[in-house]
Formats: sequence, structure tokens, C-alpha cells
Amino acid sequence: MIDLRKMRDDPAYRDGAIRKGANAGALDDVLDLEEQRRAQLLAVEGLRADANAASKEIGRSNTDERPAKIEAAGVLKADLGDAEAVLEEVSTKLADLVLTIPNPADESVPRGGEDDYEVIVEVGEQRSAPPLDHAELGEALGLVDQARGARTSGSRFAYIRGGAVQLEFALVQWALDKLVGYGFEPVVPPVLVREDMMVDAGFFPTDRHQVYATEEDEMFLVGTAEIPLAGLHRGERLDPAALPARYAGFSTCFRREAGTYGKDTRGIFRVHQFDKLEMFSYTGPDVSWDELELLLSIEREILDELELPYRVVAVADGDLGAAAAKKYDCEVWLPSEGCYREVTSCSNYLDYSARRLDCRVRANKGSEFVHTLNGTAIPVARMLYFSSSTTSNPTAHCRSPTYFDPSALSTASNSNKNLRVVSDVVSVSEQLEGTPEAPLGRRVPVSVSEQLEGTRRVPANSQQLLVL
RNA sequence: GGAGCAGUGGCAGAGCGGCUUAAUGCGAUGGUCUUGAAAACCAUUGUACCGAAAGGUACCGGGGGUUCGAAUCCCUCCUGCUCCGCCA
Repeated sequence: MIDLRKMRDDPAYRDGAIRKGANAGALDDVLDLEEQRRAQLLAVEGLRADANAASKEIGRSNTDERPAKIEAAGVLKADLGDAEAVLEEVSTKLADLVLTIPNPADESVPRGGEDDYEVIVEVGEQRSAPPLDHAELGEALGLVDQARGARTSGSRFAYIRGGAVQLEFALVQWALDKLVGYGFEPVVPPVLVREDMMVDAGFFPTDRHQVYATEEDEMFLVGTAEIPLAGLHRGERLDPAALPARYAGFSTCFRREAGTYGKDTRGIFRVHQFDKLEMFSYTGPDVSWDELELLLSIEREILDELELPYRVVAVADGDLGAAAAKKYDCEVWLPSEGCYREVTSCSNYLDYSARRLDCRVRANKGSEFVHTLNGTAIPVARMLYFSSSTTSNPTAHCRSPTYFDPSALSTASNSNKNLRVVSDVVSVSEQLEGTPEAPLGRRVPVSVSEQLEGTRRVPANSQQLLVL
């Protein structure tokens, strides 16, 4: 929700809203309605003061004086009722209109549409397409079972299986440890929320069509942990010493993906259900821009350590969501498509969301709205997708980051069978890269490469070693 | 799923439809006293909105209603607790 006072007084704020697509007429209507509302509020409160005084007077008077006074008070009450009705009408009109006004873009945000992003930095090598893409490999090796997923739940659902699951948990655990080191509190939030939570988090009514609803209970499945994390301090007044409050929320995310028919249908790039580790920060109003840079630096650190080639772009004003004043996208180079695709992003909402959530921080005099920010740490499905798609080695279709050092994992828990499987996943790719001491990884038997032969081109030397 | 009870300020806890701008206690803040502290005593003690200010309005879980007047009565929703049933 925008700041009406600022909208009236600060031309840059107003320009920012127009850059986000608000039309000038609507802004004028808002200011006009707000003017009307204030005038009417003054009238109503005056009448109410009179009515209160009259009632109090009745309480003080003798029984025989009362009937006349009660009648007089009844007249005041009628006037008050009329004035209140007008106020109510103006207020709802204003409230409805205000909710449609997006958060103004920050002045540093590039102008333009989807393609007018500004590239901030580019890291790593843009490799050429691998012989097999992620979907084929995942399916052939039994890591991603789309066919059975579809049979169970329909398109865009998959069973994630075997080593991919263990890689998921390893990724999440690794990233979670990192976030804890940055002062984030781990949270597993509710993923089924009430309608008012959806509204207050800013997802309803605009994105209602993207959300799964339950039939019996009027509950909604969240598309991101951002929603319940925004609810964590809803209606609260926070102690300044508690800020910044940082949360690392791990949750399953559900998205209807309405309007994306035929888009990204291969593999698990775009699915109805995936797990995600999400960062969410509440900060004081003066430090939120620093916090945005912190979130970005953490996202970059994750991509760096996963050794994924990526770039960071500042999203243009025309492509920002309604709530973001500024947003960075991190996009990983996807060899099979020959382009960058979004993997994580982070946004500063300033006080836009906090205003609707009524989340404030105590200040010297009274209180002020906090700022909220969010950023993706690990979108599991896409991380698996990219990790299995970025190798240059024709035989190593899928690689795991060197971070997941197999020896470290196996010493950490030698007896843990699950971890050992993950370490197998890693060690093969290391061996292919010529790491001399690396233990031998799991060899995928020839029968698998024969299966692959039927589906698509197979590298000449695939007989030697197909790797996960 | 069935039956019952409850929700009041930072916390605890009173509150008959009208001298409730919510008693009292604890806590917190300031002061007196003291070399310093404790104790005692005195005073202060919320938030939001409108307004230049004076002042006004709203807030006793949320929403609606009855009434000249609601923390108090009615409806509804939410939350918590107790008992019964069912399931792990």
C-alpha cells in the first residue's frame, strides 16, 4: 500500500508510481478522494463528539429530565448516521483504488520493459549445449519421473527420486547453514494460509488465479514462503533492537502457472510444486538498501560456490512486480537453451508491504513502518535443473558442485548410507575433471546409455561413462 | 465430530448498560532521600488517525447488531483451554 502523504508531497514518488504503470488520472483520483475523506472524517468526528457529550449528559441528569434529552440525542444520532454513511462510501472507494496503485520504482531502477534490464555483472563461462538436456537425463537416470508424476497429479508434476532427493537435502542443508551464519533464523512456515493473509501479503486480489484453493476450508496454498514469513510480524510493533530480523524459510511452494501452457514444459524448470529456501528480512527504514545488497551478495555467493555461470540484472521498472521498488534477478546460463534463465531474485519492498501488514518499529516518537525484503536462496527444482545442465564435458552430463566434497560428507557420517549416495554423485564429476585423489564414483551401466540411444543423440564416448 | 468455559493495557488481574478519560498490583521512566545502592515515598506511564494548535475521534480477540449511551446485552467469526468420541 502506498504512502498517500508522500504521494501528495513528493513528485519523485509520484513519478515512480507512473513508471510502474499507474496512470496519472488514477493518482489524481486517489488524492482527491483522500481529500474528501479527511473533510468528511472531520465532520463525522465533530458530530460524534456532540453525540457523546449528549449521552453523557443524559447519564448525569434526573430521571424526569431524561425523556426530552434522549429525544434530542436521537436527532444527533440520525445526523451522525448520515455523515458516517458518506464517510464509509468515500473510504471504501479510496481503499479499493489505493490497493491498485503499485509501489513506486526507485530512481535507480532502469526504465523500460522486460528486455530493458541492466546487466550488473556476468560470471563464468557460457558453455555450449550438452548432448542431452536435463529432462532427458533426469528421466533416463530415474531422478525425475515426469511420466508417473503426471499419472498421479497431472502435467507439471514429477516425482523427484533417488540421488536427486539427497542432493536436494544436501543443497538445502548447506545453504541453511550459510544463512544461519548471516543471522537468519530458520523457519518452516505454514503453507496453507487464510485469505486475509493472502491479501495482506499483497498476493490477493491480483494473483488470485495463480493460487490453489481448498474447497472445504477456504484455505490457500502458498506459492512462496514469503507469504507466511510476511505474516510472522503482522500487526506487531517491533523493538528496534530486534532489527534487522532475518528469516530463512523452507517450504514447499504451489503455483497454478495459469497462462503458461506450452511454456517450459520439459523437465522441472516450471512445475506446480517445488521446495524452496527463501530469505526474508525486516529492517529499519534507513538500512533496507544495504539489506538488499546483502541479499544479493548471498545469492551470488551461493551461485559462485555452486560454480554455476550466471549474471545479475537490475530489472526494469516495467517488469517489476507491484510490491517491489527495486529487484535484482540472478540468471544462470542454460546451455541447452543457449540463454540465461532466472534462478533467484531479491527485492526491496520498502514500506509498501509493511503498511498493509501494519508492521511497525518503535521510534523515538511513536513508531514507523518497517521495510521488508525477500530473496531466493535455493529454489530446489531449478537448482537441480541448472546443476544438471551446465557441464562442458560431453560425457559428464550432470555435475555437482565441488562444495559437496565427497570425503567431507563421508567422514561426517561414514555410516550414513544416504550421504554416501550423494558423495557418489559428486565423485564421478570430480574424477572426470581429473581430480587425482577422488574416489571412483558410481558408473551408470551401459544399459542406461542404450536407453538413451533410443531417445536422442548419444555422445560417441558415452559407453565409457555416463555420469550423474 | 459432540459438549462446556474463556479472551481486558508491557505483564498479572477487577469491572452493576451511564462520574470508566478501565480499579488495583507488578514492571518501566523521572524525582526526593543516600557517599553509592537497596528500601521507602512522590510523580509519570499506550497506540493510531484528523488538526498549525487547542482539542477531537477510535481502540477491552475480529466483524456486525440493539441502545440516547456497550468492556458490559445479542449475533457471527477467530483463538485458547477442559471433557467425550475418533484416528495416528
